[in-house]
Amino acid sequence: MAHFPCAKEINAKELLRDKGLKSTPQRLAVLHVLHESTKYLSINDILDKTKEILPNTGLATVYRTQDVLVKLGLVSRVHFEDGCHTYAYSADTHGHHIVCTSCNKILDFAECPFEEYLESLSVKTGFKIQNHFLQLFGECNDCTGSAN
Amino acid sequence: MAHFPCAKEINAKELLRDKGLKSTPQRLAVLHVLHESTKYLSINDILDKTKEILPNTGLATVYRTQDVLVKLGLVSRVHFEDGCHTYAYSADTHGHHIVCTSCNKILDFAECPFEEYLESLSVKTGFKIQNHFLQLFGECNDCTGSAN
DNA sequence: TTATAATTGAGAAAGATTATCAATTAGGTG
DNA sequence: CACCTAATTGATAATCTTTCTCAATTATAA
Repeated sequence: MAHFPCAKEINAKELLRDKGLKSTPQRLAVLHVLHESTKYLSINDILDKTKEILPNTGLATVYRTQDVLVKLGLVSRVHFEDGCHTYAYSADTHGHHIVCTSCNKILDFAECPFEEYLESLSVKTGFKIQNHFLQLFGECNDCTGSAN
Repeated sequence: MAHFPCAKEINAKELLRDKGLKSTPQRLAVLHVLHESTKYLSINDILDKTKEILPNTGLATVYRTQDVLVKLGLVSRVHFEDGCHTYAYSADTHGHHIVCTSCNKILDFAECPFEEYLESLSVKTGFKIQNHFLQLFGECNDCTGSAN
């Protein structure tokens, strides 16, 4: 059974147990990969990096693990306009991501500037808003400075 | 060549020509279907409804047409957490959607409450924000009233 | 009306995701 | 510590979803 020193992975063990799920090396390894990466990783990237820790990990397990981690609120899904999507670590339960369109870096920001609008928007639209998905695209500091 | 009386489709003809693209019955029919529908439609739903107007329409054409309409700013992509995505008519170039989680109704709202945050967020994060994707999920008036 | 390049339909191909199932394993119990 | 049981895994098949290919068609401009 692999061990990960990071507090996040230790915390994940508890979250898993609380939900009656098993704390497996594969789950911890995938989380570790996402947590460690500052860049957007495709599913295959995640698989490859997980295999560096656990060589026998299968693709299906990576997919299945995403679902589990999303349910635990540790990870959230990232969509791209071209239809691709992947997953990224979220520090906060309600985390949004900014993706750098140049280097794929992902910044996770916990603050949701949208919260305060929900009430007025509910009134205007007649919708009882339950959930929202927000994702930002831009160019990060490093890329703005150098390439351009 | 099919004719659509709606101003939106007539407008689309001009937009297409401006970009040097052809105004085909298929493109107008797909736009018509999206424009007419108040609900979220899957790609196959769009194909089926388009076939009611133009029976020989192919699936590939529906996909290709979405790209064209997105480029024209007439349609925007809708993502769902389960990975499905589809397209919905946007009245405004910068339109966001609220999806009813109960009846799939889509409300398109042109106003973007997020605009004014972009500046301060740029400063905080160091990202030069280029684009953003926002989508809301909730329960519409009709569904809140009846089912619950 | 004709010429030309863009577009289309059909089906193949490629990619992404999920399902299946036997083998393995985490975690609890005695 | 050894055993039990249900959950999990890996491998691969199956199932989508989306894109590609190419010959036939068609919108537009001359």
